[in-house]
Amino acid sequence: MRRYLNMKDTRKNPGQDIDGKNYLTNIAYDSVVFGFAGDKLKILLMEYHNTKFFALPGGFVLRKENLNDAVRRGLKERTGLDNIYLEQCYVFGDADRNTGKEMKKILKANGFDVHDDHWLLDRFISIAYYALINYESVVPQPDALSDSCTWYDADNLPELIFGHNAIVEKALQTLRNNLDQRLVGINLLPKKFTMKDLQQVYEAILGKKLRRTTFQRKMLNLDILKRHGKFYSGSANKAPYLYSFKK
Amino acid sequence: MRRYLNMKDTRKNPGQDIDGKNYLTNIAYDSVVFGFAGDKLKILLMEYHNTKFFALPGGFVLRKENLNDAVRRGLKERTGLDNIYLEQCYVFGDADRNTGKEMKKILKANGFDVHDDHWLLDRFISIAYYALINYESVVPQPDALSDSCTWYDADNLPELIFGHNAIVEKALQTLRNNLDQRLVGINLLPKKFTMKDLQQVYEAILGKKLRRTTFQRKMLNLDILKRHGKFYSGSANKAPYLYSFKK
DNA sequence: ATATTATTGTCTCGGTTTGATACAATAATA
DNA sequence: TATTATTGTATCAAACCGAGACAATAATAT
Repeated sequence: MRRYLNMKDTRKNPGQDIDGKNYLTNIAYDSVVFGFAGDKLKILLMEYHNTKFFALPGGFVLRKENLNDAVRRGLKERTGLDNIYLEQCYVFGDADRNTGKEMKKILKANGFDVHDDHWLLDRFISIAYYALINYESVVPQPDALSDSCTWYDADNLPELIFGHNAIVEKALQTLRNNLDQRLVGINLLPKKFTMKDLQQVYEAILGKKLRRTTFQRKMLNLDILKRHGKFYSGSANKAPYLYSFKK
Repeated sequence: MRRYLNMKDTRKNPGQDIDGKNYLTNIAYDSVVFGFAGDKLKILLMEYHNTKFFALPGGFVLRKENLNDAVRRGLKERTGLDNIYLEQCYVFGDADRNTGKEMKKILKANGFDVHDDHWLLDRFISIAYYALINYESVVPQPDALSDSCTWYDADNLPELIFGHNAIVEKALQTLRNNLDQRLVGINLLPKKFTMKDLQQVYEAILGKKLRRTTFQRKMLNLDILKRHGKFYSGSANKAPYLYSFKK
C-alpha cells in the first residue's frame, strides 16, 4: 500500500489531504511488478524513509478515474512506461488487515503527524495487480515518502508490511496459471532472446527446472517464434539462435 | 448490484440509511450464482418491483466485515446455504459504470425518493464473484425491493441493468478456465450422479458437445470418482452406474 | 419367451504429445 | 588440431486423445 505521491501537487499528498476527498475511500491497489534479469525473477519494492519498511508500490483511485487507469498512472510514475502488461490478481478484503499502525509510523517518519481518524489509517480493501515489464528498459523511481524503488529477487524478498508478502504469493500463483495461455515471455524479455533465456523465464516463474529438449521442441511447435541470426556470446561453445515473438 | 435488504432492520435499508455509514463507501459486490438442472446451466437473477429491471444479486460490505464474509452473508439470505463454493472473478472499476440512473428508478418504485447526492447513486467499484450451488437444495428468496429471485438459463438471459451482462460473461470465462483444475462438478451436482450428468455439466459450461467415450475415459482415469450401484431410470436401455466424488 | 431399441461401458486403432536419451554440430580455447 | 561446453535435432517408448466399433443390458413390443 505504498502510495504514489507528487510533492508538487499537495492534493495528492496523503498527509495534507485531510479528508482524502480526492480519492475513493477505503479502496487501494497494490501492484506486483515482475521483471527478469540474469536467471532471476525480480519484483519492484519501495523502501520508506527512516523506517526499514518495505512494501509493494500501490496507490489510490481518483474519484473520476477508472480503476485500471489509476494503476497505470502509478506504474508510469515508478517506471516511466506507458503500455504495461497488467492483470488483476485478487482482492484482499479482510477487515483486520490492520495497515493503520504501520501507515502512521511512515507518515510520522516523513513529518506528518496525523490524527487517529485520518483517512489513511482507516480500513482499506486492496485490489492486487501484477505487471510484467522489460527489466532493462526501466530505471525505477522512488516517490516523496520513500528512499528507493528497486528490484529484489522474487525468491528472496525481505519481509513486507501491510501483509504484502501474501499479495506477492498470490500474484506468483496467478502468473503461473497464466503462463501457458498468455505468452508471458513476450513482456519480460527483450525483443530478441535465446531459447535458453525463454526457458529461464519459465523456470523462474514455475520455480522448477524444465527439460531442455522438451521445452525447445514445445516452443518451436507452438509456431509463435521467429528465428533470426546467431548470438555469439564469446563463450567456447555453439552459438544459439536468437528468436523474437511473431506479431 | 441488487442489494440484500432486510426490512426489519432499517440500518440495512439503503433508502433510509442516508449517509450509508454502515457500509464501506464506493464498494459493492455482485455474485453470479450458477446452478445446473436438466441439461442447462442456470443463473440466479433478481427482478425489481414495478420496473422490469433484472440484475445479479449483490450487496455492500459492512465497516467491520470481511469482503468474503459480506458475499457469503448475501448468498445465505438468497439461498439459505452456508458453505457455498465461492470464487472471486474480476473487479469492475470503470468510472462511467453509471448505475445511478437505474438505481434511482428502483428506489422511487419502492417509495424512496432520494436526493441526487445519496450514497447509493454515487460511483461504485464492483467486485464480482461466482458461486456454484446444488440447484435442488435451494429455494431462492427475493428481498424487500424485489419481486423475485429465480433461476434463468445461462444461455438465454434477459438484458440486465448495471452492466451485469458483462459480469456474467466474465464469470463464465473464469468458470471455463477453472473447469479442469477445480472439479467444478462436485459443487453443481447432487452427491450421486451418472456419467451423463457430469458430462452435461461440462458441456453446459463449455458451451459445446463433448465426445462421450473420450469424456468417460478421461474422468475414470482421473481416479476421482467412486462407483456405486446402478441407476434404473425406467427407460428401455442399459442402466448407468451412479458415481460420487472421492473425498 | 423372444425380438427390438436406446443407452451404456469398454476396447481398439491411428495420430499426436511428452519424457528421456543419444548424438552430431559448433564457437572459442588450449 | 584436439578439447570442452552448449545447442539443435533425432529417436524411442509411454501416455493421451479423437474416432469408431461392439457387446451388454433395461424396458417395451411382439
